[in-house]
Amino acid sequence: MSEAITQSIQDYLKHIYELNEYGGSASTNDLAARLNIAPASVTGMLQKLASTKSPLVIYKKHQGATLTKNGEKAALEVIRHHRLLETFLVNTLGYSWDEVHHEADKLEHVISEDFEARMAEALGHPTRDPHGELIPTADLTMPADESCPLASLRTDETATVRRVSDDDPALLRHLREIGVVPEVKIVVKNYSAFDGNLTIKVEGQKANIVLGTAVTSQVFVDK
Amino acid sequence: MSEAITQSIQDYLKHIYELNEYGGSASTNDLAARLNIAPASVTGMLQKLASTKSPLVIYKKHQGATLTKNGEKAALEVIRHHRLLETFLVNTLGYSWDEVHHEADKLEHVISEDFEARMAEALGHPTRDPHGELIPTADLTMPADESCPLASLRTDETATVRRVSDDDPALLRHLREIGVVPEVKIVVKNYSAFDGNLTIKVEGQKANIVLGTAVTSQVFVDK
DNA sequence: AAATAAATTTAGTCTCACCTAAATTTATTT
DNA sequence: AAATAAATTTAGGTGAGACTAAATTTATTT
Ligand SMILES: [Mn+2]
Ligand SMILES: [Mn+2]
Ligand SMILES: [Mn+2]
Ligand SMILES: [Mn+2]
Repeated sequence: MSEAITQSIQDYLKHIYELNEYGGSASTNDLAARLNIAPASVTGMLQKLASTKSPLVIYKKHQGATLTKNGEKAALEVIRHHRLLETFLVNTLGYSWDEVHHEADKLEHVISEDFEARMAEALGHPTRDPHGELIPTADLTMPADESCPLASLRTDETATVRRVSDDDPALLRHLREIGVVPEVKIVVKNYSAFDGNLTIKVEGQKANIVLGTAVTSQVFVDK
Repeated sequence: MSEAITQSIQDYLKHIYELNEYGGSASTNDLAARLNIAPASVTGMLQKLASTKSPLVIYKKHQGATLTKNGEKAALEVIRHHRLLETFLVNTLGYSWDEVHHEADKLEHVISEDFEARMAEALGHPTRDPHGELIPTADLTMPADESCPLASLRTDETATVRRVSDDDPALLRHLREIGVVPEVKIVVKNYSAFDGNLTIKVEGQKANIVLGTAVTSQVFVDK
C-alpha cells in the first residue's frame, strides 16, 4: 500500500521537475507561483512528500526541493501524458496550438497507460509535441535538449527554432502569426544592447521583425 | 458564485438519473451500491445537494432522490460526455467495447465543452454509443428509447438488438463472442418458465444459444 | 398488532489539500 | 555589523467528502 500519487502530487512533481531543469532545486516560492498555491501550503506538501518510506522528493528546510529517482519517473510520466495529449489534440481533433495546454493539464492526470500507448501508436510515436517540446520516451527517459534561448543570439547568427513555451495562448497566437514555429530557420539582423530587442528575418516571411525579451526568452533555438 | 459541480457530485447526479429511469426515486442504498460509498455518506450528500438555493436534487427523508431540471441537465451533460467518449475511444483509438467504460468514467468529468464538440464533429454526431446506448443531444435532451429487455420475449418472437449494458467487461466479451451486438436480429426459439432461460437464434450464427436471465436482463431489444 | 428485519439517518471522526497570520530564517543593503 | 527586506516555516484553521457505530424509521413477517 504505497502512498497514492494524487493529481495534486503529480502537479507538484511536474513543476519541481521543470524548475530543476533550470537552476538546481525548486524553491518554495517558485513552486507556489507555478501551482497557484500559498507558499505555506507548498512547504507542508514538500515536508510530506519528503517524509515517506520511499520519498518522491528530497527536501531540506530553506533549500527547496529536488526529485528522487522515483519522483522523477512519476514526473516524466505526467509530462509524457501532457505532451502526447497536446500532440493528439492538435493532430486528431484539430485544436490549434494555443488551445491545447489547458486541456492537457486536466487530462494528463486521468488517462490510463493504455490510453497513453494507443495515442503514441496512433501518432506514430512522436518525439516532440506541437510546441517542439521533447516527449519523454515510453520507458520514461527525457531525451537531451541542446536548444538555447533565442534571446542569447547576437547579430548575424543563424539558427533553427526548436521549441516555444506553451503556457501563454496569446504568445502562441502571436508566434504563429509571425511564423516563429518549430523547424523554421531565422537570421538575427540586429541586437540592441539597451532593451535586448532582436531584429530577425524569419524564413518564408517578407519583412524583418523586432522581438522583445518577453518573446525571445520563450523561444528556444539550435544554432 | 453558484455551487461548483464537483466530480463527486457529477457521479451522484449521473447515478440518480439512471436509477430514476427505472423506478421512481433513487434510494440511498441503491446509490451507495452504485457509487461504492457507505449509505451514511450518501445521505449526507443528498441532504447537501437538496439544500442549496437552486438545488440539483429533490430529497425527502426516507424517500430517496430525484433530479430537478438543473440536476437533470447536469446529469445529461455527464452522460453525453461518457457516451461520446466511449464512441471516440472505439472509433478513433481502436479500443474494444469492453474496455471503454472504465476509461470514459474518468474522462467524462474532465473534458471541456470544446473537446465534447470536437469529438461529436469528428464522429459525425453519433446518436448511439458502441453499446447502442442513446447519446443525449448537444442541447441536453435524452432521445426516447423504446427498447425492452430481451428477458421479456417469448417463444417465436422476433426482435432487433438495440443496446446492452456496458459496465461488465466479461459480459461484453461474451456477447461479442456469441454475436449479440446492436442491430443484429434474433428469433426466440424457446422460453423456459422455470429458470427464465431463452434459446435464441442469432442472425449470422450457425447454432442456437441458450441465455440465462443474467444475460437476457442486460440486453435490450426492439420487437 | 407485535416482533423482526431492512433501510435510512444521525453523530462523531478522519484525511487531504488547501488557507491566513505570525514567527523565524536567510539574503541584501547600508 | 546592523538594519532591512525577502523567503520560508510554524501554528492553527477550514471545507469537501468520505467512514464507522449507534439510533431511528419504515417494511415485512408471524
Ligand atoms: Mn503544455
Ligand atoms: Mn507543449
Ligand atoms: Mn459506459
Ligand atoms: Mn456505453
